[in-house]
Amino acid sequence: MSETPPPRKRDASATTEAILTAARAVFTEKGYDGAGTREIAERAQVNVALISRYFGSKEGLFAAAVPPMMTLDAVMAGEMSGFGARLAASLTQKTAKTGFDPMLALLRAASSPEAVPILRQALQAQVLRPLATRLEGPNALERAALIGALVVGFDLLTRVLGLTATTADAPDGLERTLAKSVQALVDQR
Amino acid sequence: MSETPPPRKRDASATTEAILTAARAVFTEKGYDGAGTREIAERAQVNVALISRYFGSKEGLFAAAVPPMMTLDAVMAGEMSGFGARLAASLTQKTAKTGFDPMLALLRAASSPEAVPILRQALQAQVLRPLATRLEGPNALERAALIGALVVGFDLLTRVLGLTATTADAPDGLERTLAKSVQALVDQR
DNA sequence: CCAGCAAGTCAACACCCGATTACAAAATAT
DNA sequence: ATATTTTGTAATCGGGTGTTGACTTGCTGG
Repeated sequence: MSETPPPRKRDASATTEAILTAARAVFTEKGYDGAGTREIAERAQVNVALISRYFGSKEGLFAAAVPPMMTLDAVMAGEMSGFGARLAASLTQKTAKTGFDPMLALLRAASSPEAVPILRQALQAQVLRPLATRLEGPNALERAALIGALVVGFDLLTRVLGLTATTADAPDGLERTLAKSVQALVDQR
Repeated sequence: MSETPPPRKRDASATTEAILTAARAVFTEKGYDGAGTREIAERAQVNVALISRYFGSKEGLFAAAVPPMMTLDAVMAGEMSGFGARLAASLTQKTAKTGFDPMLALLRAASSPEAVPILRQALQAQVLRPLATRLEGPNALERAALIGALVVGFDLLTRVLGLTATTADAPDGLERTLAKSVQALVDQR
């Protein structure tokens, strides 16, 4: 009967990775303020003080954990003619295969002053700029920003506020309407 | 030399109103978690305990303060053919004449579990439902929800994250692009 | 083998939060 | 004028936060 089966070998890189994974989950669920260092540490099965040791502070942990997960690579791959449909599909399916939702994390943390600069920079670099370069025609930056607004607003209404506006006669009407709006922004020129 | 010029007559309704006004400002600025009862009381020039007395709790104060300020009456008045332009204009001009931005308050408070049910109900009753009834054609509810998503996402990007995507050649390109997207959702049928 | 360093633990710190209590003062009714 | 109710005040409680420092434990190179 081993009460503590393997005493978890000492491995700095493994524990930092465990902290990062736990932090991504908790930040996504609770936002920046709502996530506590003790909770993150507990989920990572790690002592709280190690967060300060490895990341300096809670803010440092946030800066290390969240930006890397912000990427639209999956839906950006492929022809832009199907971008709206792919994006809408990736938003309406419950959770991405990774288990994390970067946009959800973004808007849950957006009200905390310390988190704002980190989120702004990550959003610019990982989402808006790459997307704008693939948009042809004028006002590419503005249209990319509006697509981002559509995505993040959609996530807010559905995932955070829990609005389910599916009428009986059109079960997936929301997804199709969303896809159409996004595609209109892509094709606009 | 009157040190305390008018000792502030005792008036329950006046103080509750002062608390409500201060609460709306602080909730809009800092969100639900970020807003402290002491700060609200201080801005209202009122003792902290009076919040508990008149509203029961911080959550009660939030429920009393925020929902009434959520209304799109101003931009909903008039022909629907100009709805997109009016909505976009009201979002891009720095602050509404009231000084409060209901959508901004919504998304700043959206990450706090206690605030979510209050916000959801207010958004449904004051914004989505009235808007949907004025939209002709199919999927009115879905289209209303998407307009809401566009509005709240736009506010998040511009006001919270501070993204200014105005390119040099198109100073108000953002507003026109936004108006076009909204109007497309209005006219779609 | 053991000194030295890295990795992890523990307890406490100083601070802020929302809510409650007991009390004083003003307004109103008797 | 006195009694009663309303309105406001002050101090405090219990709990939770991120962070720190001193300490212990395990690994590893000489």
